[in-house]
Amino acid sequence: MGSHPTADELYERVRRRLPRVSLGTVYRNLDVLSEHGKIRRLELGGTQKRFDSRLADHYHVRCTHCGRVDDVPIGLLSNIEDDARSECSYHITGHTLEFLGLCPECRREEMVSSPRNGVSTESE
Amino acid sequence: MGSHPTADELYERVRRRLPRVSLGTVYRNLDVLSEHGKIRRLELGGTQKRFDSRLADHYHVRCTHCGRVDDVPIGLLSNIEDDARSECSYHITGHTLEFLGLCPECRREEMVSSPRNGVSTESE
DNA sequence: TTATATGCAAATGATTTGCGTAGTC
DNA sequence: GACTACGCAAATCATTTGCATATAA
Repeated sequence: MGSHPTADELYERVRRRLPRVSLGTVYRNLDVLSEHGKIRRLELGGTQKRFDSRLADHYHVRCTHCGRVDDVPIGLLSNIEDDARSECSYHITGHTLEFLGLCPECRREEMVSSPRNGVSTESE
Repeated sequence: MGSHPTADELYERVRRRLPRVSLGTVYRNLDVLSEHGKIRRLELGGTQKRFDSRLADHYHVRCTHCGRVDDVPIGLLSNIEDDARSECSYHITGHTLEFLGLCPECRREEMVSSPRNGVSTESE
């Protein structure tokens, strides 16, 4: 889960301290926190939303097999929004760059189950 | 909807010709088509998946207000996956660049409802 | 007549919401 | 007592699936 937990990963964590919290409360508080800019709700692909306590813009990589998300510490594409502005009629306010691939663990599984075979059994 | 329809936009379209199709069939066929590489299932943010008949890699912009998606015809970041590889331990297979903003229509609404006010009432 | 595709409805998974109540000022 | 946050359960939304039947090879 790195440090990009989903709502129910957080629910499980919080539960260990407060066994009576409800999932609804977790969602509600994540909402409040992200509306107040204390955390970020990540706009990535995948089925579950993930949350990030790191507020500064940065990029992510997502494992197409298990859904894990990690940071990718490369420099920001600082001018790319201007490039986009000149090519489309939207009022552009931001961008998201997401890399896709296999995390170290899933990569290992792939190699065990089908050595010398580059094709992945995509699941997501 | 541009040309990046969601499953149920397609369902509505298909329905006009085949009034008895079911939404399940639409989903099933979108699945088959994307597994066979005839269409692409876009890995963007937002709650509903969108589909694209354009197979070549390209980038998108998504309206944070109404969800509309359009192409952004800027050049591909051809080396950026290498940059990412040197900064993380994933086996990287691709990337997605998504711009966020307001589409022309929603932008107009914003200006009408709150002129001279840059803050948007995000809804998504 | 065998395989495949479909309709339909129920199931699933993620997230949201209504409502009544416990805790706080 | 009024407010707020919460637990709980039901509701909603997007998507998937099981199953019985229609369709095609």
